[in-house]
Amino acid sequence: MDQRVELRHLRYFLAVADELHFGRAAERLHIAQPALSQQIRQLEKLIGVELFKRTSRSVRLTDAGAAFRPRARDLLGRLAADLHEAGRVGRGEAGRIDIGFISSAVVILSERLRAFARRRPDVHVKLHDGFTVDVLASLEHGTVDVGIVRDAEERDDVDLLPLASERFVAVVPADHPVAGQERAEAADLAADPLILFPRSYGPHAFDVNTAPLRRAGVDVQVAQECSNWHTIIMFVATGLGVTIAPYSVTDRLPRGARRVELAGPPTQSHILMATRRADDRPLVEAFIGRR
Amino acid sequence: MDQRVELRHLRYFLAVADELHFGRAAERLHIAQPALSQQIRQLEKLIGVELFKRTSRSVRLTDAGAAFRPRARDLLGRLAADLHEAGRVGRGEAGRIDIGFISSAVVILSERLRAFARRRPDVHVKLHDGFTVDVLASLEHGTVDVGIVRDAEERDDVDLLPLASERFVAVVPADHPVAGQERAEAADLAADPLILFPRSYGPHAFDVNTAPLRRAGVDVQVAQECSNWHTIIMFVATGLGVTIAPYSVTDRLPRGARRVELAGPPTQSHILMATRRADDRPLVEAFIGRR
DNA sequence: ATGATCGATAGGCTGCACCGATGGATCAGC
DNA sequence: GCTGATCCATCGGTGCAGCCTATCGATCAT
Repeated sequence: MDQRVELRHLRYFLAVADELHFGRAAERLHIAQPALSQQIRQLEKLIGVELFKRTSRSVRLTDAGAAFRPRARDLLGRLAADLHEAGRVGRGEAGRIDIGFISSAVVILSERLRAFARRRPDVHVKLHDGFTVDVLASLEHGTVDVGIVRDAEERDDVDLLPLASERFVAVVPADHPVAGQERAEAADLAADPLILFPRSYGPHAFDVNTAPLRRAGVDVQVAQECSNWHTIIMFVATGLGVTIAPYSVTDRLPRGARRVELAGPPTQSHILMATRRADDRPLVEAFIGRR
Repeated sequence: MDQRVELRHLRYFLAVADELHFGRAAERLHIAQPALSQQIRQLEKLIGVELFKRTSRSVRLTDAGAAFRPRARDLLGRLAADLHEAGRVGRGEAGRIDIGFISSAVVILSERLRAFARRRPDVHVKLHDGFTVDVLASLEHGTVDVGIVRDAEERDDVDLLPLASERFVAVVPADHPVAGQERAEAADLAADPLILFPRSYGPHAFDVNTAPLRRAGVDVQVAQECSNWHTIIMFVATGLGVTIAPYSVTDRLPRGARRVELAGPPTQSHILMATRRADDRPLVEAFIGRR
């Protein structure tokens, strides 16, 4: 029964309720008076209730009309606001974006977040931290829209945009033979237990990053697997072994650990921003800075 | 720009958003698929935002569409509820009624209120107390819809319905000559100061009610004006004078006052329910019991 | 009585929401 | 790689609903 009610009915009703005069209301609506009378009558028939008490001399709201008036006004107001909001979301001025990131990229991420929040103050950013593999899986699954990852392999359904790169350095215990040196050969680490991420967390990245060690003849066997750089470095500091790490995570080393540059061509670790290749939503484009 | 958006657009949008399939959505709406495509396209044009991302193989919501969906659903739900509510108000099943009353009618009013609340549980009753003149003025002004008054004069814009009537009795101090008697002549009160309502509070009622006194030769001069029966009776109890009052307000007299029946034909005081004669609103009719 | 005001009614026109047919893109199956 | 199926978009055509003008009838002021 109320399936046939249209917004036109509400707009007309409000005009008449405001003016309490069909002629003036029709003028305001830029239609002729008979059309207005007709539509009001139709609305009343549709909802089965008289909204106005009319004589040829006066028009008054009935109780039902008076009760409906503020609600109709509210409805139209809401609709206008909702349409406006939809427009803003469509233009990427408002909405929500989900971002997955690896914890070792917090610094670079937070810089971008600050800049983004300044440009899009009405966008709600939801953050999800995890390892590179998890972030990429979430990206594929749609849980996140943008992923900040490290050393991911090229894929044909994902766009990768380099954000930053940094060299790998060795981290050794303070009492290690090379601890005092400016730089060391990879071979100098061959005898020590290696503490690193599990290879399964990113086989490609693992292989690329450990290539210099292998080239130097080191048999890359991870003696101790650990999934957090700071934990890995704490292990090194307590003398459990050595590691190689991106420069930034060696920024503030604990007491028992020393950073040593690696000789030879530097291995780079790349922090990448990943998006679904099919994804051209304005918020995503805005975040990755394509516009 | 959003002036041309109609509820039809929202209903169609929701169907497509639910089905993510124009063919099925059209079927659900009992229209042909081209009409649906057309209307969705029109809506998108009206609000200037793409709501669906469509290929010939799949239909997906855009961010804007996803943001708009719950709002559109909410709007339609609200509208349905509002129309329903308007219908209930129109049928007098819900709404609000304002009732003015004189304080000496509380008992009879509260009985009616209880019965009314049982029959119309969703009607909000707002009460306004005052003197008969005030209640009638409020009725005329529209502040109240029903007035419970006492001994009002017949008027051509007001309907008066008798609710109850009761005889007037005299109230005298306990040490008054007639205090012990069953009944007294009006003339017996002639010597005492009279405590009553100001005549201006209801000249007609005043004249009618004091007629027996005048008939008995009493020079009706109000020695002490007072606007509340209980206060008047307290004055009597303290020996300040005598009064005549409707029986019900002498129900529980204070220590120093005595009720004495008046000899001769009894003067009746009428409690009346007043409504505007033009007022045929269902709630008012329901309250006065015309249906 | 007379004219002015205002909502309702009557009858005709037109835009537009809808229809059926078709096009064009994509995908599955052989 | 062709064929058929699926599905949204496009294209003319059509009927009705919403709008128009003209007029009526009721009410009120003078």
